[in-house]
Amino acid sequence: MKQFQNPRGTSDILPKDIKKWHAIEDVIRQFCMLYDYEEIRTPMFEDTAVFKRENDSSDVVNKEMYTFSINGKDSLTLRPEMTASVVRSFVQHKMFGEGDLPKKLYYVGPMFRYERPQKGRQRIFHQFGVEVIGAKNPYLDVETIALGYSIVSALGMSELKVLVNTLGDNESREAYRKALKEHFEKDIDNMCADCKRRLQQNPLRLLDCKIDAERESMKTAPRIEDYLTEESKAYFEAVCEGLDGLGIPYEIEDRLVRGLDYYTDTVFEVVSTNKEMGSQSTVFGGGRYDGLVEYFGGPELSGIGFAMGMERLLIALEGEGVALGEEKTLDAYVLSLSPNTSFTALQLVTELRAAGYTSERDYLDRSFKAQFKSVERKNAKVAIIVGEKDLIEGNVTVKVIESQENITVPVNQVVDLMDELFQSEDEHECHCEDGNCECHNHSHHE
RNA sequence: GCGGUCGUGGUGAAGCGGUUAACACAGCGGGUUGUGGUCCCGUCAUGCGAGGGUUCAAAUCCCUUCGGUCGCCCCA
Repeated sequence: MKQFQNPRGTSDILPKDIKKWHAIEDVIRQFCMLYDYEEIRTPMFEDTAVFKRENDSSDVVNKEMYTFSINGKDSLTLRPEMTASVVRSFVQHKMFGEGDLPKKLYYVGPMFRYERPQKGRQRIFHQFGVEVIGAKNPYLDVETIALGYSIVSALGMSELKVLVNTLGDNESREAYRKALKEHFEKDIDNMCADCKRRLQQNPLRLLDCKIDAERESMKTAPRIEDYLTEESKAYFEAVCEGLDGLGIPYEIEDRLVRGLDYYTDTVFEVVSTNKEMGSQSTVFGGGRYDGLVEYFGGPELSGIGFAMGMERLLIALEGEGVALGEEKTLDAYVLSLSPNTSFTALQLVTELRAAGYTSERDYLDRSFKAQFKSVERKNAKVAIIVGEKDLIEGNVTVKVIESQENITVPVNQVVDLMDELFQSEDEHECHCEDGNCECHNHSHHE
């Protein structure tokens, strides 16, 4: 028989891991709410042209897309990133006309990139990201970086570096590009093949080269700051001051160039310095884009955003030993000791669930011993034993695991007993008076 | 797309041309036909990622292929 497996570079997110996903998604949604973002969901595929824009030289767009067409018409592409989709949607639905700009949007979902898989790099992976469209203000750049930074910090990630840079506006970038080209032309014959290619395609990327990093020509290469227009320079300075002011530690990395071609001015990247990261250490990255909204036929509006790799975030958090999500427990596990008690067990779990208690029972007619092992494995707080002898008198035995206490109660009073047990447990654990404690027994935001 | 490396049950693994494919954990059953977590016993891979080939004989050698992983590239 054929053995099926998930396609290369994809993975199943299994029940044992899902609580971690829920945990980070919860934090993400909570912070996005605090920052006044709204969620957007767009199709997982778009017209190819949405992603493959003119003059885009990036690998993501040119070499790594899942592009297909049906009936020889309509070239469609599985989204490799979300910014293009969000801007497309922003323009299409004329969100620029709704007032209250900037529009602050966030998303969480799968992305598709045809690459050679390795740790931290998959063909289907998940990104959380934000896009803020309709304002160009250095403090908005700061806020955006702060949002991402706050989220990873809140989740417990601490081994990280925030890298920022500016690419300048189009004028700055053109001047810089030209200067780089002139500079490296003298030395290019001695440099690696990739650099030769980069010199033609995207001279900015030359600075990223690891092979030629130690060459004299690298060290003497022109620096972006010398080519920035006054405006771009002042803008970047304001961003840095803002970061300083909020106490966000960062490094200016003037070789930081991002992979998508649409970035202008501020770019940033947050990398994990944990050893578990492998060679893919960027947890989130993004930047400002000035021309995109216009490109999609909208007004002249600037945007800024970032994307966070959820799988990479998980690797980083796990590497740092951060425990995510609560330990799974069950309020009650019902043991049925013979076929004659099975229906009562079903009634019991039904009542318990209706009363809000998580509960499960045995459906395999296993031995008493085996059923009790489930009590353990499922981390149940009480075991409810339904046996024939007791049931003749209408009773069941409730065993409270923590105290080892056995309580025999009429079968119709089990829920009442649970209420009693769980209520007193809460009172016992919490000694605070006004709800200002760390316990979860009362709501703090009412 | 390039290079390296790895692939034995639910899990961790031993075996490196001829063994009933060791051992451990988990699971299931039993010792204890109504009280688990310790202990003891039993059971659990016609199968060594898949497909070919060499050989009297292959998990062990060769080829192809799929997948993981690491580096390059690229990026989240």
